[in-house]
Amino acid sequence: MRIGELAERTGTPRRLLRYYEEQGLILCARSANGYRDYDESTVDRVGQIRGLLDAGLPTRIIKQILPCLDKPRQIHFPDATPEMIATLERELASMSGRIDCLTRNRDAIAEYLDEVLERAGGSPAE
Amino acid sequence: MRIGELAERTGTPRRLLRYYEEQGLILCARSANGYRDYDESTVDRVGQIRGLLDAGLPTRIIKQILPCLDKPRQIHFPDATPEMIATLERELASMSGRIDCLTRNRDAIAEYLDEVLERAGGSPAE
DNA sequence: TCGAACCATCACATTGATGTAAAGGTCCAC
DNA sequence: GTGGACCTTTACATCAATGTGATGGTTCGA
Repeated sequence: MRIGELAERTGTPRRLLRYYEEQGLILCARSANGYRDYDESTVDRVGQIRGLLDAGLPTRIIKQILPCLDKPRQIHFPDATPEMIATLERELASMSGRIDCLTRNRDAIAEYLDEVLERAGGSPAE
Repeated sequence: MRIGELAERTGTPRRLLRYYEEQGLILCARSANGYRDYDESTVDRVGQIRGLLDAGLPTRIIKQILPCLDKPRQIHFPDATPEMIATLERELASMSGRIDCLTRNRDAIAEYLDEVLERAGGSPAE
């Protein structure tokens, strides 16, 4: 599929698809005319990238962890260098920290909303 | 306390403390000589700000939700305008999405690490 | 009273993720 | 064969979160 379709199906600007490619997050073939030719699986991959970006991870890290996230995982373990393992472990810890922080604050907001909405009248009507 | 001590205790560059103030995230008094004079509670607040920033929230949003996160909560509810409630609800949903995404991916990484480390020998020694 | 270590403001640089525009090639339908 | 809708690359703009430096005031101890 070409970039336009991918953009539409993923809700991602073409500009960013090219950017992700430039950052090494996605790959594509080229048609004879030079047009990018994306694999079907790229749709999911872009979704995952966007999720991780939105979660606060930089492309640099996403690039490193993406290969480990492939679902039908090729267990031939591309190149699990000790360095990469270390990166993953660091990122794992960092993500857990992030999750904890987000969870704590989300719960606090939920609690606050509960209180506010309750004293505005239990029903969602106002 | 002055900015230097706050910087040290929070591990945050002075530059950023001034930036957070500029963004309305923290407040401080001024000594006679113009030096910033921070309240003890600012230490925790800065920690919270950093956590939220690291979790991917922009200062603009943090500014809105911070007042709702104060622990010994002043239940006199400053100004829970409908607009603010809406913002909070939006942010709540967004945070939940972020948390889900991070959790999914963290678990995937953890699983990957498990597999990799297992076939490198169960013990952490190598 | 001098220097070191603070503090202040102001301002410009950078980085990452984006927007947007310019200049041009390709393809298809009419 | 022309117009429009696609694609290409290049490059400059923006925004938020930071880094860094210039310039100068304050405090304090030697």
